[in-house]
Order: sequence, then C-alpha cells, then structure tokens
Amino acid sequence: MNVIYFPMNYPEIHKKWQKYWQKNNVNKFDMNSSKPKYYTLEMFPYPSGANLHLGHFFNFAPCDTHARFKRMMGYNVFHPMGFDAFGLPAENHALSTGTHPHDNTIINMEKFRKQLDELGGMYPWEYTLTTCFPEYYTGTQWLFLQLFRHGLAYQKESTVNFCDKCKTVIANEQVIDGECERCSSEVIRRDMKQWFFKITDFAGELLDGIDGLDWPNKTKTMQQNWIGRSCGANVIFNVENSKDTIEVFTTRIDTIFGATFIVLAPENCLVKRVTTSEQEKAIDAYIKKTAKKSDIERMENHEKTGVFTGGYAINPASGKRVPIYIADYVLNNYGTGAVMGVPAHDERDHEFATKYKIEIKQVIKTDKEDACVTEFGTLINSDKYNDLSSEQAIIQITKDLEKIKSAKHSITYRLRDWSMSRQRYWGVPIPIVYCECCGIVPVPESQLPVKLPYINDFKPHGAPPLANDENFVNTTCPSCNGPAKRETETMDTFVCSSWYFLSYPSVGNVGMTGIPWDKKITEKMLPVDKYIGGAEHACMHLLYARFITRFLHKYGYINFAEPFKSLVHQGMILAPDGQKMSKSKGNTITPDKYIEQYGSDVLRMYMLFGFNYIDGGPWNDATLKSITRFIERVEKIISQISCETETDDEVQYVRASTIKNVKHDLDSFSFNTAVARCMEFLNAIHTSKNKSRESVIDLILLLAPMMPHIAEEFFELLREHNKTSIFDEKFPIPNQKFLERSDIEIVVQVNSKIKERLTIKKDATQDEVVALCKSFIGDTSPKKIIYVPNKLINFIL
RNA sequence: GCGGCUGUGGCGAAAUUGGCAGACGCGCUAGACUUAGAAUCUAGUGGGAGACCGUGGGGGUUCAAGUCCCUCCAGCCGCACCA
Repeated sequence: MNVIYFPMNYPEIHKKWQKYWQKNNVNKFDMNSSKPKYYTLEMFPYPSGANLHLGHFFNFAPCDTHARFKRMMGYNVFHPMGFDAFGLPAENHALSTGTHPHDNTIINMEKFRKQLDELGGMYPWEYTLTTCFPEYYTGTQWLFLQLFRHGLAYQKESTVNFCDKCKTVIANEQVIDGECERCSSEVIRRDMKQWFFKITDFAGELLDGIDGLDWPNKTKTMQQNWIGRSCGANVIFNVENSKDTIEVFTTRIDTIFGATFIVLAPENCLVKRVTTSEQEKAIDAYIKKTAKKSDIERMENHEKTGVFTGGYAINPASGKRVPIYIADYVLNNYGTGAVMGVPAHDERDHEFATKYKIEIKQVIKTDKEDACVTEFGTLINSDKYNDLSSEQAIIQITKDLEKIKSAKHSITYRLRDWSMSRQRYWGVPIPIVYCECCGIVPVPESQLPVKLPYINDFKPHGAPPLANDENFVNTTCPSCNGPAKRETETMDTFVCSSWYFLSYPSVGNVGMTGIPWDKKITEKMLPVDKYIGGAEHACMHLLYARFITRFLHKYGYINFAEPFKSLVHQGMILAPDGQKMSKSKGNTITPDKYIEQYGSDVLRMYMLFGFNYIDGGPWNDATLKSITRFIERVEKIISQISCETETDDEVQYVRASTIKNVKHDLDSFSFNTAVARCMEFLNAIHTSKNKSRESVIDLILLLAPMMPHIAEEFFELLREHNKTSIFDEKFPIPNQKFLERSDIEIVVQVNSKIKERLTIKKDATQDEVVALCKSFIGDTSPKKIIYVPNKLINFIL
C-alpha cells in the first residue's frame, strides 16, 4: 500500500485528535481498573496573570510524555492537573489590574486549561481541583483543625518576618537573602501574634525520612541542611548570688573548661533576671538598638556587639566565675538562646572576647595525637573517647559530665516552626473564633467551610482586610452561642498545596468519614509515584508536604508517611541570550506562536530533544526546524512502505535495541536520547532497501508518547484494525533474538594504544582472539594480555 | 566563610560497572536536482601535513580515566554568626 498524504497540515491534525480524545474519553481515568496504578504529578500552576509560559510547557509536555509512556506500558496512569489559586501572585496580579482575584482566577484558569488542552496533555479533567473553591478549602480548614486539636497549630507572639510591600508576615522558608520570596523587597522584623504549625515536632523524622527517598541528592542535602540537626549538650550554669540558672546549648562539651563567659541573645527573657540594677539603662538601650536591625543589616555588618549585664555565673566544670553578656551574635530562637563563650576554641567567641577583653583559656591541645584535654582529663579518663565517632564521643562526654549534674545530651534543630498566617485577603480563612467567655474556639467540622467573603476592599494594609467585613467578623461562639469574632487572618498558600496530592483521587468522591478524602481510594492511589517540579521548592512546598503527610500518618488518617516516592526537577528554559526570561528584560518567548504555526507536537519534540531535561538551557529556534524535518521524514517513510514484515537483519537489530533504549530513556526522563534513538531507527529504515510496515509501526508507537497527535494520525494511516487510539496500544517489546549480534567489533590495543578494530564472533575466547591478532604483535610474546570479552584486547609488550 | 552541583567540537548535547570520546541533531563544506534560490537527496565534518594531540588547568592511581583520588581555576545554586 502506498499512502500519499504529504505534506500534512500539522495544526489541523492537532485539533482533530484533541476532539477525538475528548469525544471518545481517551483521557478518562478508570479508578476501578485492574492494572497497576501509576500516580504521576507535576506541581500545579498558580493561575496568576499571564498565559502559561514556556517554563510551564517545559514542565508539562515532557511529563505528559512520561505519563503516556507509562500508560502504553500497561499502567493505569493517574495524571491529574489543578490550580493553586490562592495566594500572593494571584492577589498581587488582581491588585495591579483592578479585577477581583476571584474573577481573575476564573478567567485565568480557563485560559490555562485551554492551553493545556492545546498542548495535548493527557489529563483526566474530571479529577481537577482548584484550591480557592470552597469544596477544596473545606479540606484545608479541616486539616488546620486536626493540627489544632493535636496541639500542632498554635498562636504565639513572636518576632516574625514581615514584608512591608506585600503587607504580610512570611515564613522563614520564604525569606531569600533577607528579601521577600515573592516581591524581593526587604523583610523587616516585627513582633506580632501569629499562627504557627509545629513542624519542629517532626524535625527528627523529617530528617531521617530523607534517606529512603528517590529524590535528587541536591534536594535531599538542602532539606537536611535546612532541618539542620546538631548533636550536643545542654549545660546548666548557676547564676551567682541567685537561684536562677542559665542553660546553654553546646556541640563542644569537651571545651567546657575553657568557657570563660556566657552570652544571652538580646531577646532572651533571662536577660532581665541576670541584670544588675546599675546596668539596666545600658542594657535597655542595647536591646532596643539590636531589635531594630533587619536581617539585611545583620548580614552586612558582621561585627559583634554586646553589653555586660553586671552578673556572673559559675562554670559547672571548673567552678570558676564567668561574666554574663548580652550580644547580637547569639540567636534567641536556636538552642536555648544562650551560649557558653569558649574563646580559645570558637572563632566567634574569640572575636567577642578579644573585643571585650575577656579571658581566653586554651583547654585542648591542637595536635591530633592527644586530642583530649588537659584539665578535662583530671575529671575523666580521656582515652576511651578516642575510638568513638565524634557524635558518640560528645554523647559519652556529656554522660560523664552528668556526674556533676549539670549537663545532659541534647539534639537541636535549625528548623523553626512554620509561621502560616497571613494578613492578606486571598487565602483560606483560619477556622477559629474568639469568644469573650470561651477564648479561642475552633470552628466545628460540621460548620465548615468558613467561607471567604467576596469583598471589594481587599487591598493589604498590614492589618487583615477581612477585619473590615463586619458580616464576616461577627459571629456566634460555637461552644456557648454568645457573641464572638472570627479570626481574620488567612492561611499561607503553602498550606493549600501541602495536601492537594491527597485530594485529587477523591475529587467528587469524598467518603462519609469526616475526612476530606475517601480512605479506600487514598490507600489505593497514594503515595505519588513520580513527582515533578522546580528545585526552588526544596525547602518550602516539598518540606511542608512531607510534614503534613507525616502528621496525617502519625495520627492514623493515612497509611503512608512520605507523599512523593520519587522526585524529578526539570531544568529551566533560558532566553536565547542565556539570561533568565523575564518580562522586565523583555526577552520572554511565548509558546503560543509556535503552537499556532507548527502545532504543539513540534514544540514538544523540540523540548524533549534540545535539552537535557534536568539541566534546561537557552532557547534556540533553529532546532525547531530540525524537528519539522524529522517528522516529515517519518511521514515520507510511511509513503514508501514496500513490505509487511521486516527482513533486514541490520534494521531488526536497530529496531530491537531502539525499543529497549527508548523504554529505558522514557522511564528515566532522558527524553533527548529517546528522540535521538528514534532518529537512528528512522535512519536505519531509510537506509534499508525495503521499508517494512512492521518497523514503521514500531517507530510510530515509540514516538507516540512524544508526539501524540501526529502519531495518532500516522497510526491511523498504518493500522489494520478498527479505529482506536494509539494510546490503547502496547509499547513495543524488543525481540530478544535480534537484540544481540552474532558478530561484534572489538578493539585491539598494543600498549594501550588502539591499533585496529576487528569484527569477530560474539563471546570468542581469549585464545581465539589472540590468534587473530598475531600480525599486530609480531614475534614478541606480550608481558601481559588484558582481554575484555566483546569489547577489547590489550597487549602489553 | 561553609555545603552542593557543573565545566566535553563552531553550537545543543551523548557516553550502564573505568574499556573505541563526540551518539543524535544544528551549523558548515562539496556534489546531485534546479534558469536560480528554497526544499530535498548523497558524501564529508574534533585538531594536526604527519607520527600524534585532544573532555577547564596541574598532579596521581591504573594495562586503560570525561568517569576514581589530590590540588587549583571558572561558573551556577543553597545556607549564612545555628554555638
């Protein structure tokens, strides 16, 4: 059969198949399928301002390829898509356009969805979710209430990061170099009453859980560092002439004999207790001065300042009297907010002691031979520490010091609690009511959702905009029915995204158990098998989602502890000049014109082929042409088919190895090599005399996940059976018989230099090969022969 | 300052366990077809006239190093007084 169908109108073909898929429910997900499930997910987009940009496409198109591949491999693939609609991006965009964020979100979501369909994404839209709709955020509020009931959501007056431009508090994770993650303006410190999630309760298990994850090492390391475990000891110093004590945290208990002063953080409440009256004014002035400093000021000026309190403490090891200082280099929210100053063995303490003329006392010899102590050795036998790891040694030393009842082993984490309330409008209302009689009262689950009212004055002023809406604020207390006021702060968007992956499978199918998902479905579908998104979320979304999952697991709501078994970060597409694309630089490229001109498959193929997916790189139009050329060559081959079965052994070999390699590549997100293999296969068919239908069909099947629309069209021309989607076909299986050649080429080396390439039979013995190589080595008998079967033979003369 | 990643032709990039560096493509060169160009097809394409030399520089281990070790340089990312 000769098919003349050239040249095709690619954009037309796209529309045809998108309609076909929709009409025939090709993308519909069957929850009751008996096939093994494969849940794959890209981080969902926030439908702010503009259209989907190239970066979105680089995230979605290759992942769609992966999902389609898995489907053809026989999995019941669940690959839903939704919208992260609440939050600052959407609200800020609304503020700049004057359109209400709710209306804006609806418009943008429609735009996004249309674009996603144009892309040809295999999404089961019946499972979509949008975080700003009450049917979703009821669940977010439910989650808050469970955290509250378990004591993991709490309110606290504390110094927080406040973005003066966004007019809201932001979390530690959202402060980048002292600037707001969203708007890059300077973050100031403010004392405010705030809601926190007690993520620190999970620090240890969040850290330990990292080991078992199939995640990029880079990301794992970042989370490990962010959680920041330190093994050390808490040591109690008695305050002179007082019943008070100061507890310090140290990782260097072995240096305790050298502790010649104590430093308290300015915010440390102990400050008041150790102050002598003569010093009070100076101290007050100092504390006021340091409290004003922003993080940026602190970063710029590293010089340590401090003030003497007038008080003294007793070093529990040496019994000596040591002065107590207040200084800005000690953090209140790490460890105990107090440190022992050991100037001889700590750079920072040394700098401070030098400046304030405090005694510097060396207690550990610097040579490693005899790493323990002089003075310390009089108390305990130091030899026994030598065989221990440093962490074990610290623990052991601490135990030994317990003899003097002053030290106990302790683990401290860098991680701090998640500050999650925001003074902004566009977020989930916190389901809490303040009652004059009953105090803080959680809204009962039966009264959820606490709906976010549609208000017009949503501009941020620093105070929550919801506070101006009296209808919202004034309510009755769920417990005593008396007058009460609602909490007017809203939740950080990261709360919405910390459980959305749990929600997808149950969308529109929530069970009656009071939990916002169906337990059976969740147990069947989760965890997520493959999660894909940007690396910038390493210590934000990815950490929060792990925390929430572990919380839900701990209290029996779900039966797994980790949400994302396997994680991939896509690289970033840069502008052709190698710069980051940005509107302000005017170097952005929109995908729309390419889709209009070529259809999305060409764009997809280029994205797959032109970059390493993990690395990304600069955009380059020229490669697009090469993709068109490739697709046209495939089309031509179809019209040149001259036989049914493949008879060319060389093609058979390439065919089998291509199938094997493409399978491996699509599984491991190595899309560029997958395309390259298909090109090689095409070249092999092209070179062969006869073009067999069998081979061409395999080629089309291999390409289907990568260029779904065009592959459907080609497949329609080639198939013999009744009309069904190519995505109901099986991915080809390599024919073992052809996978290995009987003759192979091996390299002949003399003294490790390549002399010749020989074609010999496979699995030849060393003697057989040596016999063939006589001419290269002459009469000399080699000192040594290295033979790697089927690869090389090396004669050392 | 600490921690991590990356460095391969003119360009985008490949390279299971150390085993033929540069797959695949772009670009370029020559030829075919064309009045001509575009498109397409065919051949070639790391450098060097050559023995040889080539994966940021220098050193090492090894029969053999892009790959392992040490060191230096450059770029990117994360943390940043975390006691």
